[in-house]
Amino acid sequence: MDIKTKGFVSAETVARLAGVSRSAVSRTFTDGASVSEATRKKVLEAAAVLGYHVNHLARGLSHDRSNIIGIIVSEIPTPYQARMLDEMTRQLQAIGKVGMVINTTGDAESVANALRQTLNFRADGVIVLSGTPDASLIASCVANGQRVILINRSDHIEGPANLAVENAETAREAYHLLRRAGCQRLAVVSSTAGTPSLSARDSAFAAAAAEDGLSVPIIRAGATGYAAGAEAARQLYSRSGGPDGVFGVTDLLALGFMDAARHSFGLRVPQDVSIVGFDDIEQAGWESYALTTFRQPVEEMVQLIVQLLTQAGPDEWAHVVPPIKPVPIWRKSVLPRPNAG
Amino acid sequence: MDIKTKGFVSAETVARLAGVSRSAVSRTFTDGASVSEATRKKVLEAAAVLGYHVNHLARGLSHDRSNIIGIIVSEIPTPYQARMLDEMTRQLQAIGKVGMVINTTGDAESVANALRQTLNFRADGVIVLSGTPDASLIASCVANGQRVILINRSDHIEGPANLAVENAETAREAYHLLRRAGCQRLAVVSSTAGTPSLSARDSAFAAAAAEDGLSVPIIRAGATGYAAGAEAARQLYSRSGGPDGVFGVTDLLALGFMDAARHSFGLRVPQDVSIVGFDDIEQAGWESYALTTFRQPVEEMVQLIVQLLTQAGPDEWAHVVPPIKPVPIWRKSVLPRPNAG
DNA sequence: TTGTATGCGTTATCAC
DNA sequence: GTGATAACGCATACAA
Repeated sequence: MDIKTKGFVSAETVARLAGVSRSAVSRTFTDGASVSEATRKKVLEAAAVLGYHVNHLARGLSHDRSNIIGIIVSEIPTPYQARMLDEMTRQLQAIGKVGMVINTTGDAESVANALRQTLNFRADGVIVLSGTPDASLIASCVANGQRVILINRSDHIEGPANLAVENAETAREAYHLLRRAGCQRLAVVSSTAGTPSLSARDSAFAAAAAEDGLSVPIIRAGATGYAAGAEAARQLYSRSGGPDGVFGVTDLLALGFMDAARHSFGLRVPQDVSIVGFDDIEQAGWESYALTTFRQPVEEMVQLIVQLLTQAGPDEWAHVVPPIKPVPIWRKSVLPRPNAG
Repeated sequence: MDIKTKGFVSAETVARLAGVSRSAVSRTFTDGASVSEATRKKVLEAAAVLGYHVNHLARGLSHDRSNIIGIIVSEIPTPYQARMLDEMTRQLQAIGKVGMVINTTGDAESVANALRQTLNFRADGVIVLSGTPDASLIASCVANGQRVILINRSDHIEGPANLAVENAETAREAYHLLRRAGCQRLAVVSSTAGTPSLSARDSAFAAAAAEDGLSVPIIRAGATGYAAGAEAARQLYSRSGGPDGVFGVTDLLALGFMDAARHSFGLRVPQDVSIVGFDDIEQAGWESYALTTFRQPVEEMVQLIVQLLTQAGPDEWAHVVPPIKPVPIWRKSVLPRPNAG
């Protein structure tokens, strides 16, 4: 038996129907407030009849928390980003918060607008998954009491927490893994995106090779993704002397490379070329690829993020963030060590 | 030169620094309000110094719109869902709204909570991408003036707009496409998820076959996804007489099927088995698969959704939603018609 | 154009 | 345990 005609119903209306005061209604819906069972029941009933729902906007106004967390991201359809988004929204909800996802193109202006959005909506915190945020705007967020967390952008700005995977170390590991497999002519497939993470990976790989006196080409044949990987293969194999071991700084890159190597050049994986990736997206495990790669522990990363968002204060952040170590996932795209044992 | 110490700065503070009234500040940040250029400038300067950002929570309180759109979704890492999410958040932002994504497990209780969240945050509208929402809660949303849009859930509830692709028609088209390719033993690979869309597709395919006096098995070997498709192949080919033509009600299903058919049973695609999918996710175009499929026009769908969200009133919705027709994308997973010409 | 006053829906503080 | 009342930050009708 709905009474209202339009718009949302307020606590005031509920109070009238239940024959109690606004405060009683408020208390009924506030955790740990003291209401008698009798009034509580009356209120709940009236609320159900009217279809009342607490207005979190108003609540966030008096209270100083909105329970909104801004998530700034780009290229959502990318398996890695989608997985991150999935895990974040899930875990955020588990602690009673809600994610406001802001989709940016990744350029400075776009990210700046995203940051302003989170400010406008008084988000309790901001998680930056991609793009290079303007330092002064970040500072503004921090100054306003927002918890801001930067993921995999190793530009160490003061204030926000920086959560980064061990990119360089893992890239070195990839190098040694390929070398132990007997690969002689190495190459790294990277992208023109040039994000801090990706750069860290490709340059660390090259550096590790340089220590052994090896020079490896870094191919950047387009923005990150499948197509760029495929194009890299075309560039590398269009003349003889192509690589017999490649490191894709991203699984997507590695997968594109693998497909082009196989279908455009008839190469066998891993007999003719060993390939190792980074991320362990779902597709890496598909039978057509069976890509050996390094898994980013997404679930643990997000747990850490949520912890940062809620428990710790900005001052203690430096200490609470442990190193995050991708672990190698062995599948079939890398040659077994020839002289094993 | 920051003055504030903690928390967000309000219009009040800006007004004091600029030497004007609160209203002047408000007007400066309200589109189409009348402020003199002089005060406007003073306000803008003070705001910049203080790092002021309009509080949309408070704004949404007096105004009756929050500019928040709830997006209810599950299985975000799924390429199709991720693509949808990407397009929605992008287009929503383009019209000054922001998406609040609520990640559900898809079960009734979870979706109900999601719906309540959108009510709590006074979302202007709700887009339901997955899950089966409780009819009475939907009614409550509509009653409260929210625009709610159901995507691909053909349970026609009164009130919300229903946006659905032509599932049945397209499934029939898939059937004829396979038949024209010369396939004799057909099968459809579906999932245990049993969403309205998927059911519509598999049963329409079977119905089309029945009209020709053909009986086709519908395999549901797990929840939607790659693994379920692969398992379906194992079930179908573990004994002789496996299909030479299959319809995957989802690309993911089709891809999993293709991989298992090839790698576990040595089948060639399309020589031994023709496969057609549904969705046209990015991976369908990867060289290892080259899946012939039907593309869901995601961008147009979202345009329509946004239009529904903003322009039309609920009363006119029935008329504004045109049929959405997936278009066939020909790649290499279906045998060319044997007796062409 | 500008400032003053009021209302938006809550929660918190205070008396009772 | 309950009800009045004052914030919270903003937009706006109104008066100047």
